[in-house]
Amino acid sequence: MRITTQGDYALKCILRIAADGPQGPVSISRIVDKEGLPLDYLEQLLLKLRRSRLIKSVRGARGGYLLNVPVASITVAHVLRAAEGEIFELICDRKKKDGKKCKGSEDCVLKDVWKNLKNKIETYLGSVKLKDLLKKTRCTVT
Amino acid sequence: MRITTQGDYALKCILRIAADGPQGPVSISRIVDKEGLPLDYLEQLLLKLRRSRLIKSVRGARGGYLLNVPVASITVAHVLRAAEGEIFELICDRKKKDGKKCKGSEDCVLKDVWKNLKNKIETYLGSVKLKDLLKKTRCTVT
DNA sequence: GAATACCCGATATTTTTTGTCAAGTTTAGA
DNA sequence: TCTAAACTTGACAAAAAATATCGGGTATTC
Ligand code: FES
Ligand code: FES
Repeated sequence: MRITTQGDYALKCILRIAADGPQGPVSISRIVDKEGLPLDYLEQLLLKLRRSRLIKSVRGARGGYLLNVPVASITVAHVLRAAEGEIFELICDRKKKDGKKCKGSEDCVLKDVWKNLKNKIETYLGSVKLKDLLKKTRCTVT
Repeated sequence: MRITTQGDYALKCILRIAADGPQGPVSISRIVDKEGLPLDYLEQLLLKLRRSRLIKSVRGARGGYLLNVPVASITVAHVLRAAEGEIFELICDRKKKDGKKCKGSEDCVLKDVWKNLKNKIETYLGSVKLKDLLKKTRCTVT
């Protein structure tokens, strides 16, 4: 189980946008310079962030990205959901090779474990605000 | 983010072994019959469970698997760790394409988020005991 | 109109997960 | 002792997901 680079990169992008946005739109190439991540890949991630309305874009020369909502209202959960889809997917909902799946019974004790886990993960990540992350130091990738 | 079938299947296997073990060693084919999972794949998972000493095997005709430790002492975390390796891997510890990695600084606020999340996940899964799961109903795969 | 920079669908590569195979060893029981 | 049941193990194959790249497009500034 792990956070994928999509979520990680998306978070780094939006933190950079939140940090530098006040000085004007933040371009992808600026993010690439500061964070050292693959440009074409970030483009896709930023598109997802925009489509989920967390950021907005300014096209044309001197364009870039800006937050679309107050930084205080964005949580890590919001960003991960935008970049990765559901934060924690229940394995019970996935189809296996031959179309088999967990029988949908609602009183399965294993499913309860996964549901509780999902709940705990989402509660925690929903409690971490970008605003708080901005205050403290963050590493670079080298 | 999700639990893989490895963890899911391993848990189903060990629950079956815990449930039927008292009547003698539980063979893979018995597990396959009851749970409807791929035999050759389970073989690998059971090997991992044995190597991590959660179960033991009885070879030869009428052989199979038995728990190697009291059922009360096994948690979901134990089983997942045996089957999947680390339950939650910090992305900060993974290498990227060109050998890049998070600079190992210990005061990175993002890394703190992931560490807290890891901690919460492991604490919860470490609190769920097989013994308790056995008491309640569990679904079948169809 | 030239340069900057986002838009977006398609495709390619790599890694991980999932599943399969085959040849071997051990043991119970006839 | 012979045979069938059942675990052991490493290697291999297939499928899915994650990661990355490309190319032609559009909008905006200067
Ligand atoms: S519903 Fe998925 S394991 Fe029971
Ligand atoms: S150490 Fe990984 S994001 Fe900072």
